[in-house]
Amino acid sequence: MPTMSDVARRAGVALSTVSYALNGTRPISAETRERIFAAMEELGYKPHALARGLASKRSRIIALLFPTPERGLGFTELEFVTSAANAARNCGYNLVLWSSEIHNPDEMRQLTQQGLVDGVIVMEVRLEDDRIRLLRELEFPFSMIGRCSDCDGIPHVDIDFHETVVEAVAYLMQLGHTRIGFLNQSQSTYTAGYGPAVRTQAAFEAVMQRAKLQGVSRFCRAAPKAGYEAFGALLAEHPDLTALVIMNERAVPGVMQAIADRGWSIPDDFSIVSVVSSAAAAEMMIPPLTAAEAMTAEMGRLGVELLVRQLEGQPQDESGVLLPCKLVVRGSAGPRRQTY
Amino acid sequence: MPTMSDVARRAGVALSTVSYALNGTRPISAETRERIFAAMEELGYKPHALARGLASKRSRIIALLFPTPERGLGFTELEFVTSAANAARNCGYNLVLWSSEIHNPDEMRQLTQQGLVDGVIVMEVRLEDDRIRLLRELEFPFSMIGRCSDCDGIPHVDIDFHETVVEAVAYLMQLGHTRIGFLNQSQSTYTAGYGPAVRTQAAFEAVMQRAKLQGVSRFCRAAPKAGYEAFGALLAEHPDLTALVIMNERAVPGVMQAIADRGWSIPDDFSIVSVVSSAAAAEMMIPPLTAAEAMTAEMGRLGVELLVRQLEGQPQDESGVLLPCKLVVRGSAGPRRQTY
DNA sequence: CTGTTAGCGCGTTCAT
DNA sequence: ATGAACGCGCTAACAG
Repeated sequence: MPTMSDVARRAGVALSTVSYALNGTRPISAETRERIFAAMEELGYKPHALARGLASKRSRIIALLFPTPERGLGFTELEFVTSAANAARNCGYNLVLWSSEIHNPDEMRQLTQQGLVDGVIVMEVRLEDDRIRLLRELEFPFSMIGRCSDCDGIPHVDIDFHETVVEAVAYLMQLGHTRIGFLNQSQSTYTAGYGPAVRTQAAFEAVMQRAKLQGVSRFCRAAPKAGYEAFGALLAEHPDLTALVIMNERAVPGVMQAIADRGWSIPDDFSIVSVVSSAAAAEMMIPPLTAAEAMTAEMGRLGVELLVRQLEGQPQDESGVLLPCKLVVRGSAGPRRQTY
Repeated sequence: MPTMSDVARRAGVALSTVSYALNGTRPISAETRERIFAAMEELGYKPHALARGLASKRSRIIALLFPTPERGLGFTELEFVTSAANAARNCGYNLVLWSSEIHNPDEMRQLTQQGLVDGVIVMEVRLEDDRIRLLRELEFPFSMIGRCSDCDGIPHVDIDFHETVVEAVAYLMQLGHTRIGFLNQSQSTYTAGYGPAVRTQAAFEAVMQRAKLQGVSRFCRAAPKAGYEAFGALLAEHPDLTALVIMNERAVPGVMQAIADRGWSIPDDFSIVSVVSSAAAAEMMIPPLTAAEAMTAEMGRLGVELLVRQLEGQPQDESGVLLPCKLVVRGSAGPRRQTY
């Protein structure tokens, strides 16, 4: 494995000149640069990442903090990870996966203090999140995919849950629905202050109220069975429901089964819009779901770009980005059945 | 950020003594060790990962090479990633994600020569895989989740596709089915020499032949629509089919739709067994799928453990591990309909 | 525009 | 059982 001094010797220059040529940190005459790069080529030289990091105090490694949530990882999270990995590579960074089992302050301290990573991207952020508090306190660079309640000045990208719910409900209303329900994630997720659960709930209530409609909603664990039961309960209380907004991919099959068991068909007798869903999951249902899909690729990319910008001291045009989901019309929502 | 010499000074010992105490590389009197660890504690000292790596020539970082396959990433891949991340952490390693867009030798060279990672875990291995060839040639430590055709001496963990198919078919036969079809992944995946596609195909043909039954099979892109069409084509040619083994999660909904459109119901009129499937996907179908599920958590863990063992020069009891899928009976396969 | 040199924080071989 | 000193490969002053 050739080192920089090998290259320097072969090119007949000082070691530092090679360094400067490599980093462009200082002007080098075209001619010597030629020689240097030629030498690197001939020797098959690759800069040593660790040595570079040690000397420059910048590892060019960032970490993705991704806990394993109660509801299980889904396509959406997977896409965050892959797009973040690609984005990091494009920015010249390496991405390490830090799968913290829970919100553990000690592990975070370890991570940030061992000098391995320049910054971290936090996923699955709660409204009140110890990890965020700790990172701020340590003044450790980070960005969030998601957001906490007080996120002033913290670079983040998150779904615009309000807008997403507004659009989903508007779409259903436009189809004539007025009795619309909302199926959220689990009660415990909500209680834990998990952003998506809290924000969509609030948004749904707000939008229904503004429309002077009664909005009924329910929590539901991330499992088909739970979806089945939740739907039954919801309809027992509100038999006039004709449509449901669901933010719970794993519960959807149960809901659909419950609908079928009533002898109804989708979307003729009942409409469903899945929100904050992945295209993959939506397309796996029969009929395929009309869904508000998160722009996962953009979000993953932005998560790392916001962090990198911060690390490189570039101007932050804006610290927070909110992206509404994109409504993709498929086959699970239709005009309200005319019952009279 | 305190360094080792800070600790040494505070403990009243030499810097090297701190190092030895930390690594246990050499006997230290209990008393001075006490002092040293106390000093570390008081100062909040954490060893600097890069410096340690530079000096020891071992970064304690490994990479997970995970390409984005044509068929899209699924739950199975996601679980490999998360379990690998956890396993790495348990072994005291960091896991970097290297999402190579394609099988690119240059990027691999870059990765391996920049001294950042001690070894790599390769996913989505093809029978003939340039990445594997390159790694061998560079004598760079690696392990595989999956395997290539000549994998003598290369640590790997893979699904026992043969056994998996044998069990799935046996299960169907036991239910009385004799006309059994197989729905594989796409033709192009097969042609590219992607292990799972090739090995299950061979296994299916072998097992059917051994049972003196006609085995009909078909390739299918990873999309519901493709599944729908493939099922139609399969039944047009072989109207007597009563059961199908499918290794194509994303095509399943289409197949089920096609079955429903014939007025058939699952499993009364037609049986399905999904192989090399994830529990998550199986449970999302209606009815939930009887499926042979890959032991993803074990595989991810073994992938890193095999690599780490190699890196630490530990004895390899066996270089290759083959894990059959676990058949989980749910609701998509039943006794053959009695037509006479 | 280029060269010289002092670290970055730690592992490890010598001595003692 | 402990210390001193060198080097890992590179960056970034400082000095021309």
